[in-house]
Amino acid sequence: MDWDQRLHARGYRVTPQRTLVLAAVNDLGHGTPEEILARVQVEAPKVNLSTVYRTLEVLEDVGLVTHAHLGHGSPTYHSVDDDVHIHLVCRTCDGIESIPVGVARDFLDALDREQGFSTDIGHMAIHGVCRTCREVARDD
Amino acid sequence: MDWDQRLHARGYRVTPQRTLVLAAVNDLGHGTPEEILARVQVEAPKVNLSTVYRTLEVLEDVGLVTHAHLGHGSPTYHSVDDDVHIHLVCRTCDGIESIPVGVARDFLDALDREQGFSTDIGHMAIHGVCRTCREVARDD
DNA sequence: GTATATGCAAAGGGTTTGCACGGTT
DNA sequence: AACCGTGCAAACCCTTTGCATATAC
Repeated sequence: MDWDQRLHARGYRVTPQRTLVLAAVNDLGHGTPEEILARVQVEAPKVNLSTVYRTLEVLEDVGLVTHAHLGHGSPTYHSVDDDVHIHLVCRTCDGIESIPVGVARDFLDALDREQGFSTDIGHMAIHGVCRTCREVARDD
Repeated sequence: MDWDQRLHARGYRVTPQRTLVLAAVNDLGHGTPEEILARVQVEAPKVNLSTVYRTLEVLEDVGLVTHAHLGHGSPTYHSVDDDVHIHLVCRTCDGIESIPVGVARDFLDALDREQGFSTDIGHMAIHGVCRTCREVARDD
């Protein structure tokens, strides 16, 4: 089913703003509401931030985008076309690495088996210290 | 080393507010800045929210408390006396389960081995759907 | 034509900051 | 006595909301 049909199917209207926001997320791969707005405003300068928020909510509702919390700030919206990935955020340098979900497979299976919990591993970042910063710390 | 010595050792002063905030975190086990303030104000009604924020920052700096992000709202501060635990947050009912880190051991080892990443698994909650909500969903 | 979507501006929640006063060292 | 910590109020960032207008259906 095509993206505009997805909106229709749920009773939402297809508007230029929704088209542009979805295109922005797909182009960027991922971005915060502010970043998405900036992208949208290249073509349509009058679009408002509140429209971006409302639109992302709608697009998420119909399954065209998802969001993740990478740090203490704004969430990051992702195209659903991208593979789900785990975000590793370094406490020291604030760097972000994206890795495939494979490493977590056994862990997710265990949560399912032992807790009955179905995990959305892409939704929240995993915090810690990255290789580079650990090495720097060790050298001190 | 005792808690007041930890503060001194880092050049911080020991004040009634810091004493009360630390006691509140230890009493509550965990709590948001607002909840901690409420607890502190039972004994000292004039203490201000900004003092709680500044104090939690200091206490975290000297390693007397830690914080975790459980949802989209305020962070939760924890006593470091508590064992580190993983927070499972249900997307559907917003319920929170705390489980021991054991289940994640292999996963954390793999991140260390393969990515050089040292994970603080307690810092960010893991999102998904809990057993109860999955069963409800299945019955629909 | 009618209900939904939008832009704008204002309000809201949570957090941080500037400043003068007060308290710890 | 010197400096750090505090209370208070204002500022701040991000997000949501109310309302009148515009637009997709």
